This record gives sequence, C-alpha cells and structure tokens, in this order.
Amino acid sequence: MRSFRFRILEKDKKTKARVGEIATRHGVIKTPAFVPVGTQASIKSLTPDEMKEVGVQLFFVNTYHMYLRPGIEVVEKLGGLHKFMGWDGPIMTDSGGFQVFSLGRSDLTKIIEEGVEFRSHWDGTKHLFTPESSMEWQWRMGGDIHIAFDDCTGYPVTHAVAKKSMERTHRWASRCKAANVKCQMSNVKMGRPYQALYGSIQGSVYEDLRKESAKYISTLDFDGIAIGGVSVGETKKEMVKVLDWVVPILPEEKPRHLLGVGEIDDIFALVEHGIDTFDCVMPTRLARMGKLLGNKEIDITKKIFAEDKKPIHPLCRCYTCTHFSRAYVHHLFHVKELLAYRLATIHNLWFIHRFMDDIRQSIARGTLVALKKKWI
RNA sequence: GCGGAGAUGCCAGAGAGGCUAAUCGGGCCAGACUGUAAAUCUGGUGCGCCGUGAGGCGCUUCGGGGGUUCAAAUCCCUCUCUCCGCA
Repeated sequence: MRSFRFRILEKDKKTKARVGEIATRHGVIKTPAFVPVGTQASIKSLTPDEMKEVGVQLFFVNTYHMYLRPGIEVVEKLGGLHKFMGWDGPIMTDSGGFQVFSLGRSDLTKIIEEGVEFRSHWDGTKHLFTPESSMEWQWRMGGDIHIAFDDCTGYPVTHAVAKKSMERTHRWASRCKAANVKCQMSNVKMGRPYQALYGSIQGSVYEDLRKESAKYISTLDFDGIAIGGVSVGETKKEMVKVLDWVVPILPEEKPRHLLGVGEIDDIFALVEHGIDTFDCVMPTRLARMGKLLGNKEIDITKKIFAEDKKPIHPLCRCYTCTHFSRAYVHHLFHVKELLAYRLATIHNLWFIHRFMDDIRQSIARGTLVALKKKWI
C-alpha cells in the first residue's frame, strides 16, 4: 500500500505550470512548493512550531550530515527523524550525493564505482557511502521522500567527463532502486508505511546527456524525478535550457523536484517548466546574513536602518514584521544576537511561502503570466 | 602642587630614525552565496593624477609650534590637553 500519491489539480494553459498535491503519510504538500533546507534536522534557528507558522510544508534533511552526527543509529533509536526533532509534517531526505560536489572541491571525497569515500568535515575520518547504504540510511531515518544517491557533476566539465559522471549516476540509480525495493519489503513486513524515492537526473549542460538521463531515470519506476547537477556554477540561462530539454521527457503524472534552486527570480522559470517542488538554502542563508526578502531585498545590517521605525516589509504579516522595527532587527544583527537570525529566517521563509501561495493561486486562476510581469 | 604615564587615521590600538600612507581588530562601504563544512567568505576604506594591467607619481597625514638629520609618527625644545599615584 503506497502512502504516497501525487495528483495534478490544475494546469496553466499558457505554460507547463501545474498545481497539485503530494500526499504523504505525514500530510499533504500543495505544489508547486518551496522546500527549505534543514540539513542537520533543523531549519537553522527555527522550532518546528515556527516552521509551521511560517508555512513550511516539507523540508530537506541531509543523510551525509545525519550519518556523521548524530549517526543514523541515534536517529533510529530516537524513533526516526520526525520524533527525533519533533516535526510531524513531511520530510524529504537527500542522499549525500551533493556532498560529492560541495566537499569534492576541497578534496574531501573520492569517487569509486562502489560509491564515494568521504572524509568527515568534522574530524577527517574516512567513510564509504554507496547507493545501497544511502538508501538504507534514509530508510532507517524514516523520511517521507528519499533521493537516489547520485554523482553530482560539477561545472564546468567536458562532455566526456559529464557523460562518465552521468553513466555512473545511472548505474547507481539502478542500485538505489533495487535497494529501495528491499527497504519497502521490510516496511511491509514491519508494518511500516511506504517511503517514496525520487531518481536523480544528471548530464551537466549537454543536451544529449540531459535527454538521455531524463529517459533513463524515467524508466526506473521511481515515485518522482529529481533534476540534479544544476546550480553548480552554470548560468541561469543554461539552467533553464536544461529544463527545456528534460521536462518534456518526464512522465506527466510523477512529481518533479529540482535540486538546489530557489532564488526569487528563478522560481517563475521553474514553475513555468512544470517543476513541482524545489529546495534551496538561499532564503535561510540570506536571512542569516541580514538579507531580507521583499519586493526589494534589503540588507538590514546597513547603517541606514539603525533608526528606522518601519517594519522590514510594510505589508508583510509575519511575526517579525508585525512585532519589530527595522532598527531593532538591525541592532540584533549588529550585536550578533541569536534572535537576529531567527527573526530574519522567519521573515524570509514567511515571505517565500506567501509568494508560493500566490503562485499556486495564479496558476489555478490562469494569471501566472500576469503575476510574473508584476514581479519581473 | 609634586611625581609618573600619555596624546597615532571614524573608533580602538601597534609602531620608537629610512622597509610606514602607517600592523591587527572594530566600524563603515561594496561584492559573493542556489540538493548548507556558511550566525560564512572576499575586497575596499587620506586626497589627486598616470597606466588596460602588475604598478607608478605627486600632495597632505601620527595633539599645536619650533628644531636636529640626507631622512622624523619615531630624537630634542616648548606649548596645550588627558590619565594615574601622592598630597
């Protein structure tokens, strides 16, 4: 019995945008949805109550980080991710594949056919990650949606390198699928609910590779498709081209996730291409740097806000904007008070979730194009 | 009043004859960040000019004034002001 279902509710006539619902055993996700990143089982500085209040439907936890600390066993012993962190909504776990790229630049990883040898960024110890182990660990942590372990191709790379990397991702995808089948069988035996798995597409900025990857991953009967290897240094135009190539090949009825993109100006492009969910660290990271989202992004650390009585955004209804002045938030940043990061994160996530509300509504009403004009 | 210490760029604080237009911080300004080794990182921060660039040139700066020296934030004299002890 699959406690995972995706339904398309409305389609935009002018673009490929669609409104839908992903049903998981921990709740329904209205799509298109922004997925904030909570790498270490925490959206930095927020409590689960605050996450809810701000509109988080689903967020992203990283297997690599959780494996190193506190360790998969600890999470398991504490009853799985949901219980461990006190969040009862849907959770998506990433495979650790991105760390091939992000840590790889500092020589902390070594790719072999078997998987990836990681050097812990905490203490330098060596650890082997394989498609099978990533699947098992994600299964044991008990997230609702898992991502296949892929080889995230860097940028720029030659066609030959990208091809090799993509082919490895494909072999690993098959292994992930096989491992996942075993996990699901265990779930049935143990009376545990079904956990979804998304396959991951690579291929860098090469049309033939991207198309090949989209076709191959689509054949493996994943519950959803993730597009990876994007926002690794290529231009925004190149990223959009990848979507142009890939999305038409993907099965209509499966949810599509784009890995690692989500600046405000990207979101229209994603949604118009029929992307259903996308995760990004940007709103939370920018918040911690004092960059607050709005019609105009402001840097609250600037001196001009030192005595500004106005809220961050005049029309915003978030907790931060309804309770505090720019001057106060500026002060908190200035003295590095922890509350600064929290208030800023609340604002940015509230903002982007309201923005997604608008996007969903405008797709349903057929006014997406108009909304985009208003913003861009 | 006596004795002692000190006055350095927006702040704080090094420097004790040439390598100093002046270390390091902070502040300020600018930039970066997209499946988080990120409450992070990078750059700029006297004025003017030349060079695409590396860089170069000139001027004005280390409390005020005056001196010594080829050369002074650094040595000497003096004034002003601050601080600490003792009265």
